[in-house]
Amino acid sequence: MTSHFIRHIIEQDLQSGKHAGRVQTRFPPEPNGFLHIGHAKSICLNFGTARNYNGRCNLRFDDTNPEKESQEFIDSIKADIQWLGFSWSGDIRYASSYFDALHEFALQLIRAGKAYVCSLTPEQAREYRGTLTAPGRESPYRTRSVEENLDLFTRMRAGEFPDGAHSLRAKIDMASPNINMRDPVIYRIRHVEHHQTGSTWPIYPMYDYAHCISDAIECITHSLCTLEFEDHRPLYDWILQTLDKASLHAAGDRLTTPEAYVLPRQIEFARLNINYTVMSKRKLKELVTQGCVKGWDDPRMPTLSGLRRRGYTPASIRNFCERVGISRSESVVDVGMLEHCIREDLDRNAPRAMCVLRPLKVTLSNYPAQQSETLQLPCHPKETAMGMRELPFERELYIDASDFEEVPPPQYKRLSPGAEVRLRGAYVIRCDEVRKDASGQVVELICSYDAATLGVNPQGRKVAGVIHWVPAREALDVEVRIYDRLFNKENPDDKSIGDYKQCLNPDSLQVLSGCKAEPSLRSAAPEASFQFEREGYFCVDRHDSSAERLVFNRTVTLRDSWAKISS
RNA sequence: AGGGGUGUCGCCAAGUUGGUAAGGCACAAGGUUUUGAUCCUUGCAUGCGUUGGUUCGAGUCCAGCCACCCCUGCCA
Repeated sequence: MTSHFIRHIIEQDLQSGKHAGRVQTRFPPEPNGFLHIGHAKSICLNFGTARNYNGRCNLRFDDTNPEKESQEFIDSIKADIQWLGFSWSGDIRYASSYFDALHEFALQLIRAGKAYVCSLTPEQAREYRGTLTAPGRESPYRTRSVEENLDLFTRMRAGEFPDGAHSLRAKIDMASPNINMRDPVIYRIRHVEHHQTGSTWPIYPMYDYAHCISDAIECITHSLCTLEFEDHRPLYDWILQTLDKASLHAAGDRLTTPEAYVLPRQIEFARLNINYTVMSKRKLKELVTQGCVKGWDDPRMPTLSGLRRRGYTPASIRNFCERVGISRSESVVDVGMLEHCIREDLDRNAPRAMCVLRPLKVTLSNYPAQQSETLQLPCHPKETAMGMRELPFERELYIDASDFEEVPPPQYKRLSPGAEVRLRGAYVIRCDEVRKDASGQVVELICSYDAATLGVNPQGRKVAGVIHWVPAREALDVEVRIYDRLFNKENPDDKSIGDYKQCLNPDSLQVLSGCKAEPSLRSAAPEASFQFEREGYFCVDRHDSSAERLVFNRTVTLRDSWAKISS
């Protein structure tokens, strides 16, 4: 566990007894899109912190803006969190289930003269708000009496007014240098169906108002959010401090006695950025709706469902979040870090197999056509507990076209005319003849095998190269999808690019059909990961693969030092 | 221009009350290897945005600059 400032704060609080040893966090997504790896950072932080300090972490849907939200997103978010390996404490929470309490607290603010119904149009309100450098002006409705405010708010709630006709505003300070404090709107009129509350409410609370109270209701001790909410913290504190503490306690979970009840503290941390991708929900949604990718779970997407389909494991993502750390400096993490994490996981846990992506036929001239033998290969070079698999060996095989060069470059260790190479787990072969078609394309190699080299190295000569292969007759025809980064610029958001879609990588998906996989893969289950030796890690596509037609997604390549040497 | 933040190795990121720069990724060089994979070893900031100051001593304290990020939704 790496140390970070939030842990320091929590440990201080634990030591001072601020919350009587209690740690209560929450993960509060708005159900308006799919979760991405940036959310994973927050999930790991919130759930991980609770786990670490023997505390609790709630899942709360921040559903105060029904227009953009849906049950579909709620379902996907729940599934993604569980897939990542976390479980929330108790029942799922919804800000919408606090609508009654929120409404009650609004009445309290009005009675205390701390909130008023404003009838400025949105355009007027913007004008009254002032600018970054100039103070705002007070709304002419700011001085309405408590009675009038109560009456108007009651009628807002009753649905008497059309959208936008009035709003409820907190009465704070129109001259504040912090624009969030210039009498922020806390309730707006919206005659729309809510996915949880139906048509019960024609008014909906704003985030700033609902979030802090929801935290207080759930007795959250540390409310962790991203940096852009920093300026909202004074408002978060103002609302909670302006409300009657005893009624806040009474309206909530009452996890403490009224005396021991402590208001939650908002703490901000930097959001996750990764190069060669975008992380904003708006842009991810756009990629989906404009057909730049095939869906929220397209394996090129940084969504959790996309990473899952790509073959990333929950453990690898958790590990990545741990390594990236938590700080307040905005940073851009190299994708290489993510790739390292999945390679580390899969190297240890994925069984090995052979699959030839670009088949080139090899005929062993000295291996009788009727002959065949069954070789035993370990499923993992180190984890012997993973057992063995069987692989037929016969006269006709396939190797990868890239493992043969007619004129080998310097230091080349693969097959070339007259050269020897080891077939992984089998014999050493020598290339005797190259057969080409009319266009000069190499279509077949005639080789001879050394029968004395199964499991032993040949005497008196060194065979450095090892290549993968599959038996031609028993090989499975499979489809392999090769993914590359979605964007070809480190920072697609860079202003100099204009629109981020300008730098979409046209080669981010390459579909290879007619790949030849070893027969042991026949029964591979959806989502199962394998290392295709010398190629990379691949998983069975959880949607498109079937027993009749296996489809593999390349999760990530193996590290390739030869690629560096040869280029 | 007002407010709020951030600046430690190419990328992340630790740095207790000031005491003489963790770790990971990447990269480089060796070694092992029937995956040019893995694994192992070694290397990789006299420097902590910058300029001054305080101090025996500063990434850590003070002051001034500079750069970048966020804030003018009845979005979250």
